[in-house]
Amino acid sequence: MHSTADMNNTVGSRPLYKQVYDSLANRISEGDWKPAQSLPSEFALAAELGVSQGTVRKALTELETDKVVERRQGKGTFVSEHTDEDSNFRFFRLTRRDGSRLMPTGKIESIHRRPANRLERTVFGFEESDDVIEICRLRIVDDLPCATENIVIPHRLFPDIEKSTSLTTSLYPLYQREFGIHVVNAEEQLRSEIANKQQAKRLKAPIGTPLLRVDRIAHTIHGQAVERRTSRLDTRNYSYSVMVN
Amino acid sequence: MHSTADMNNTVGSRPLYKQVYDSLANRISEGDWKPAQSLPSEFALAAELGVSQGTVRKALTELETDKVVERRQGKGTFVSEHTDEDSNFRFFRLTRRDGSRLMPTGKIESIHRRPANRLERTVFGFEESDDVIEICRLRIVDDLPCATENIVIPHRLFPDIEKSTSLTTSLYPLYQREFGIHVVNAEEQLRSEIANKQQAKRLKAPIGTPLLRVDRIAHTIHGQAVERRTSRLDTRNYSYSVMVN
DNA sequence: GAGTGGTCTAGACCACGCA
DNA sequence: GCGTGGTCTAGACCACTCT
Repeated sequence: MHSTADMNNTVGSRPLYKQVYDSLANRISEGDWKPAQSLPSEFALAAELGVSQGTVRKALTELETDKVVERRQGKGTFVSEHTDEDSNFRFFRLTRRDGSRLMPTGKIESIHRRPANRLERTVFGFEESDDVIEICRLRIVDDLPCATENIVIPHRLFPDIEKSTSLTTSLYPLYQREFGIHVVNAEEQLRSEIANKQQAKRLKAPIGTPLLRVDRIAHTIHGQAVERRTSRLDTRNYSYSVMVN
Repeated sequence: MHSTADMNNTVGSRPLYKQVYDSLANRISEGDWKPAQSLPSEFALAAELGVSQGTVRKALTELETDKVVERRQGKGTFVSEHTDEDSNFRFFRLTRRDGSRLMPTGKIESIHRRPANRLERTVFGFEESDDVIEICRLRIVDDLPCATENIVIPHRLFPDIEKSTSLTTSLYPLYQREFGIHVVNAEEQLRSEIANKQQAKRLKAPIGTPLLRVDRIAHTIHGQAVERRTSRLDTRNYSYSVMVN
């Protein structure tokens, strides 16, 4: 992977610790180390890559801030595992008025394969025509629907996902576990919308109920878009929480 | 501020670099260095505080990630200045459909002083009864209203703010410049709402228009709440952008 | 006690901005 | 050419975890 030939001083080369970052990020997304497994120690990686331990440390620290790994003093460095709970915490942001988190279940309404439309080809960077999977779900809390979700993913990255039995909870743990896709961030566009007849029926809410519409594009560590999702949230009893930094 | 007496090895003491962080953060919020002014160099600070340059560096790096300072190679370390443009970029998140940023103007509808209600006393941590300033504004783009804002701030922290002449643009530059209040982050609760008669009139939109309601609490570096703001955004033509990490 | 990550130090050299 | 921050190294010691 890394040879001592491309050391520092090379004009225009990225800093060493970023090269280490890239190398480790690649090996993680290629499955060299699986979720929840530990990486070699800082010294072992340093020796293997021919750099100092401090340089490896800096790369690992950045991987930790990007939530790709978790470090535990005295134990080691572990590939972040997307559990149902923390994935829900990070990416499903509906909260009760008192700030407590919801833990919704899901109900699949439909799932089918179809050709990507133009927007999806752009988002996913398809060179030519290719298929996507579209999943329609309902998110449910206390037996009441709180959100509809339309999820679109490239078929090529998620073969046979329709046969999976765990499509009712957070999908990102499934993406990571079964398909080696690590979602690390997402950009969202929010707007306020009025429930039409179909949305109202799905959410068991009156037509005309104000809904919070969230258009999300989810990315891997490499910046690759791997999911396009439109959610419509019933915020009459819940709020969507955001921290601005 | 920092004495060499409380060096490392003290049981339960915070790491040195965090003490340095606190010390520098305090001196900045006390106005020892003003916005856009430069701090002493890493070596100068290290000598002054009796720690190594690497320790100062680590503290400065964290202050930079928290957007309290900005570092420029070859020039120095500067106290972040909240300009109208970047404050707008960070805290006013309405964008056009193509992702481009709005640069709204503001119109003051009312401004008055009154006693804090119970919620405000809790948010601002008032021990006893105290006054707040409430500002009602309209944000305008291309001569069209796009948002209403109700802004509540503690009177004690912002004396005579009603006499300021720059209440029509981003307020955080004003807070920083005139009152030494550095807003560094905010938590927001979003929900979808229907425009009532009053909101509709202010926004020149039909009654029943879906609005994105944003309840924000803004904090300083010390975690102190210094502003409570409710905005209602007309998202028929614009979206509210969020990055999820 | 052995092994891991966390803190702190000291020093070398590079890249950048400016006079 | 000097002063700044940025990178990289080497080594010491601390705090935590497990056996």
